[in-house]
Amino acid sequence: MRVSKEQAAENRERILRAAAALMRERGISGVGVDALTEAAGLTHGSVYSQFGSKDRLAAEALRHALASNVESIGHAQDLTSYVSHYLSAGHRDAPGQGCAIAALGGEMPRSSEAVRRDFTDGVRSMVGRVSALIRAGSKRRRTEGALATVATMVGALMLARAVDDTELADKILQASRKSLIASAR
Amino acid sequence: MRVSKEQAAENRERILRAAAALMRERGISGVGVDALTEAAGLTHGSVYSQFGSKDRLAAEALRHALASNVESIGHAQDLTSYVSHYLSAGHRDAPGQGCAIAALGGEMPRSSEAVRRDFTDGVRSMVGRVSALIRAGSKRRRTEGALATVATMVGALMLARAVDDTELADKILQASRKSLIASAR
DNA sequence: ATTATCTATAGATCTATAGATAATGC
DNA sequence: ATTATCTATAGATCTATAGATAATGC
Repeated sequence: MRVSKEQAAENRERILRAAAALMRERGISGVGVDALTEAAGLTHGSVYSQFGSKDRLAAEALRHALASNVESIGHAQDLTSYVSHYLSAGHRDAPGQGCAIAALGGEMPRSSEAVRRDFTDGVRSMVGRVSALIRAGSKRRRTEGALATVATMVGALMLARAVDDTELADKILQASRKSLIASAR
Repeated sequence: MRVSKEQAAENRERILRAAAALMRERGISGVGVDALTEAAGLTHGSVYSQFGSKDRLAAEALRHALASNVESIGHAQDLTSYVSHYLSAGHRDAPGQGCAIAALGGEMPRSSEAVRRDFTDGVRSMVGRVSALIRAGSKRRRTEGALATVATMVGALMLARAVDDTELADKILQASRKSLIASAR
């Protein structure tokens, strides 16, 4: 059953959206092509006609997810409000729509070259955006500050999701917010 | 072929050691029972007679790995030397012998209750140990500082391993070390 | 004629179990 | 007699491919 060009393009978008969400929720290797296409209302064959392989879909879905993450920093007025949003219970509880770096970082050492390259680009973008929100110091100092800030943000979010105790998770987020906001002034 | 009690106990230890290393390297779901037992010189059947299931082995291997991590903080003289060791290229390049929290944190949201409980205990231990290395402030403030410090350490190590560019990885480690050591005084 | 999708299936791989084996340890 | 280990295998699941189908778009 062939479909129109428009329909095919829309199907492609749906697979991408489903993959971007499900891969952040369950990990790239934790979700099968079957589950991805079922979520998009198609059968698994369509991944191979649209993307060629699961890995090519994964790379594109990761770029997709990273782009919307980076865009969300663009909306932030200052570092404090960005950090508060990133280290919130809402972000912790919505991994499928959240930061792909925190959601998929642990899997990168075992991912394909293409996927890792896209991930690394995403890290650089995030560091660049955060350093732009830092006011004081030379460019070099701001980049250094941004690298450490990103490490704290990603680590805190990952730990808050990993731990099985909501109270502890909240404390991790709160303490990290406090530390980053204090060092921002 | 039955073996002696001592031999069986030694085989059990070997499986545990192999699992603690391989699971940190490839993730719990990324390594099969076959690979674990082959590394220990046995066949996969022995996991089921010794541990009952892959998940019970995973939980025990995680406790094993976490205990040696926490022990390594015990050896640290002060926070600066501990952080320097944790955020080193050597630690980054030896995930199989390193911190289980950074290696397996990303997988926890999809892990069994038993595994997550052990992981959470490990996080609490690490935070407790780090707070003991913080000199200044009330107990509450030291715990808060330790929570943020652990987030930065775990995040930086995870990112340094995730990224496909060694130079960037080095910068992440260095900037995070610098930030933590500066705030320690 | 082209092509997006579906169906069926190949070939791996993974966890777990059942039964056989053979040596231990009472 | 007990039991740690091995062998064989069941039953899932996963990625990928081949061929059929049927509608598009030239």
